[in-house]
Amino acid sequence: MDVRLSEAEWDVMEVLWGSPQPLTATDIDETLSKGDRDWSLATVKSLLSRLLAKQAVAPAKDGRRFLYSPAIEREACVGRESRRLVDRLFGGRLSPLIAQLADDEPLDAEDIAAIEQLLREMKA
Amino acid sequence: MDVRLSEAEWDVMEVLWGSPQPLTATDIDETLSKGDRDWSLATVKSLLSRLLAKQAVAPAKDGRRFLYSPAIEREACVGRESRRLVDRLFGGRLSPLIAQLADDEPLDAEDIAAIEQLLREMKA
DNA sequence: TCGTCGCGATTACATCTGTAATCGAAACGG
DNA sequence: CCGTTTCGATTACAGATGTAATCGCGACGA
Repeated sequence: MDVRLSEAEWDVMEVLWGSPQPLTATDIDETLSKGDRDWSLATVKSLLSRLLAKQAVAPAKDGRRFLYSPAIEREACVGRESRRLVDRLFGGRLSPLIAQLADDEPLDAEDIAAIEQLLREMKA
Repeated sequence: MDVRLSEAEWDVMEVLWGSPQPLTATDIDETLSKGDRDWSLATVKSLLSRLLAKQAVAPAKDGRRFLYSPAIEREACVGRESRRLVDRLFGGRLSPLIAQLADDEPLDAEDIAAIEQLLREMKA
């Protein structure tokens, strides 16, 4: 049940997570083409097969074809990935991550404010 | 020059980054064995070869064998990986990452204090 | 009815990754 | 001087990944 997604699979899942409706393979391919991914339809279908095997997407028969929808939560996946990285690179501490990223590229005021708000809520 | 490390390679690099001295393959293998990685010496040597090919480590001849030292900065690697994740999963925003991780497992007081300190410095 | 088209499924294939055995040369022990 | 150990280098090999072609079947138009 511990679904690990490759980067290409992530891109497909993001399309599904971003849609209120289940989508066909063709829909997904078209959406991706508008982004920076330029895959052939066949490639998208392969990725969908792998995602089906992992039970990360759920198929619903719609006549002769399938509509796909996500079968796992984006929240959960994002959380797992983030935690892996923080544990691996920063010993589970958030502060060094923040220091690192801020050093690389300064946070904007809005992001800082949001973080402060979060901290206030945590202490409450 | 954009070095991407696999997870196993990371583990080897961590040992090198953690040592003030250059190390032999055997040293590295022993250090790793003390951790949770239980690889054969041959495996460590293979990983070192790959790291050499990527020019992530620098070899120094010491008699019949080599001493290895890191040829890339941990800071830079960690920064790249973190940024990739934050960009990919959180649209480059730090606050949602923090929200996500804090939701998964509450930050401890020390970490919160460190973050507050960072924010103060940023605004200064 | 027959050819074509669209779909999911199957297969392909190079590269990367994890994990290791083996090989050839150098060094060390006796 | 010869056998053994020790290195780095080379080779191995299965599974994951990126990327795609192809196949078989059912649907739809002529």
